[in-house]
Amino acid sequence: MAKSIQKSGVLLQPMSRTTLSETLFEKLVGHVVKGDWKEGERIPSEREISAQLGIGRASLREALKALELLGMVESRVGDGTFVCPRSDFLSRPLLWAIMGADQSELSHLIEARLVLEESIAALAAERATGGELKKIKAALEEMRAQIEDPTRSFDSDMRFHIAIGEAAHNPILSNADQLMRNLMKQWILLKHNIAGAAARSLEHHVRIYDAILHRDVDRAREEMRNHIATTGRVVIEFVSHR
Amino acid sequence: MAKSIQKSGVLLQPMSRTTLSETLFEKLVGHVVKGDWKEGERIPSEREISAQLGIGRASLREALKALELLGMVESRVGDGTFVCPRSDFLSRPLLWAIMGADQSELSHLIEARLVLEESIAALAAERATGGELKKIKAALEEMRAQIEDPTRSFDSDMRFHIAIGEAAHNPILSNADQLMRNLMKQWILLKHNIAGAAARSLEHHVRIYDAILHRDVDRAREEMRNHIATTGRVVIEFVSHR
DNA sequence: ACGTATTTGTTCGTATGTATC
DNA sequence: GGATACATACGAACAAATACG
Repeated sequence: MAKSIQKSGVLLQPMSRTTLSETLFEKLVGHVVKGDWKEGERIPSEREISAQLGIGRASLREALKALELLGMVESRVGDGTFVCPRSDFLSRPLLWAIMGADQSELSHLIEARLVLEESIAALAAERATGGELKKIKAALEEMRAQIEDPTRSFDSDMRFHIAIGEAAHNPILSNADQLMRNLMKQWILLKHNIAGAAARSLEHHVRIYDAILHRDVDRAREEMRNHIATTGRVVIEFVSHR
Repeated sequence: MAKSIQKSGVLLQPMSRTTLSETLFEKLVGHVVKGDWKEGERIPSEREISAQLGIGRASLREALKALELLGMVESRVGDGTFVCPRSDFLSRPLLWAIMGADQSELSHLIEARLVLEESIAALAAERATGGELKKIKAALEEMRAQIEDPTRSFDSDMRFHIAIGEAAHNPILSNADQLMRNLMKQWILLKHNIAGAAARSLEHHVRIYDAILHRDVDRAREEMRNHIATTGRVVIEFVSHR
C-alpha cells in the first residue's frame, strides 16, 4: 500500500479529521456549560453566529439541533434559541436509556420506580429542610381535601411525590423518578378512579410523611416501598383484568 | 385574554408542534435501538433515505448528525454511515457537560449510581440463573488475571457490573445504570491506574459475587453499596486534588 | 387590530474532497 | 488512472411562527 504519504522526513500527525459540525458542537456546549450563556438567556440568532464564525448556516444548524435534542437549548420559531435549565439535560439521556429497553414491561417500570422512590424517601428523611417539610405536608392536605375528585387528587398525589423528590436534594434521582412517574401517569390516574384506592394512598402518604418528619430513614424507606408496591399491585391487577 | 381559539364546538388537540428533524431523530433512534440496523452495519445513504421518506437532505442531516454526536452512528466520507457498538451510546455528549460540572453534581451522579447498583445487586441475588452466575464469575476471574494491566482490568471491571445487571432481569434499571457507569468511565479508568486500587476493587467483587452466589440479598446489597461508596470517595478525592 | 421585521424550519442546487472498485 | 458513490459544506430561497411597533 504505502499510500505515498509524504517524501519529507517528518511524519505529520494524521490530522484529527474532525468535521465542522463536531467542532462547532463542542464549542457551543462549552459556551453553555461554562456559563457564557446562562439559563433562560437567548443566544444569538443562527444567521448572526454563522456570519460571525464565517460558516454556513446548515453546519451550524446541525450542531445546534444536537444541542436541542440533548435538552441544552430550546428553539422557538420567530423568537430565538434559549438555554435550558441544567437539570433538563442531565436526565434526558436517562429517558433514552429507559425507552431503549426494548421489552420494557410494566412490571419492570414499577420495579424501577420502587427502587428510586424508596431511596428518595430515605434521602428526604435525612435532608429535608423545614420549608420542604411544609411543602410535603401542604400537598398531603391538599389531597385530603380533594379526595373525592379523581383528577384533583391525582394532581396532589403527584405534587406530594415531587415535593419529596426535591427534599432528597439529588436532581438526577428525582428527575429520573419523575420521568418514570410520568410514564405511568395514565395508570396512576386510573387508580384514582377506583373506589377507595385514593383514600388508601392517602393513608400511606400520611405514614410516609410522618417518617420523614421524624427523620426515621429506615421507616421512610419501608413505608414508601410498601406504598409503591401496593400501588403497583393494584395497577397490574387492573390492567390484567381487561 | 381568551385568545379566540376557535368558535367551533370541538377542541382540537393543541398540535404536537414537533419539528421534522426531531421526529426523524426519534425514528432513527428507534431503528438503531430496536435492531433493524445492527452493530457495524451500514445504513442507507443520506440521499437514499431522504428520497425514500420524501424529505430534504438537510433535515435528515440534522437528525443524523445528532445521532453521530451521541455516538450511535459514525459517518465516513466517501464510504457511508455505520452503526456504532452499543456500549458507549449516550455517554459521549454528556462528558462535556459533566466535565464542566461542579463537584456537587458529580456527587449526585455517584449517589444515583449507588442507589441503582445496590438494588441491582439485590435483585441479582434473587434472580440470577446458573448461566448468569457463571458469566459473573468469568468476569471476576478475568479481572484477577489481568490485574496488572489497567486497561484490561478496567474492561473486566465493566463486564462484571454489566453481567450483574443482566442477572437482575430488569432492563430499565440495568440500562440506566450502564449509562451512569459510562458517564463515570474516565474516572473509573483513572482509578485503575492508582496502585492497589484495582486489587481492592477485586476484593470487593469477590465478596459481592459470593453474596449473590449464596442468594444472600441483604449482603449483596450491602457489599455493593460499600464497593460503590468506596469507589466514589476515591473519585471525588481524585477530582478535588486537581 | 394590523402589518412588518425577525427568526427558525425546510428544501434545493451545486461544488468539493475522499474512499472503493 | 478512471468511474462511481458518498459525505461535507456553502448559498439561496421560501414557508411558518412569533414579536413588536
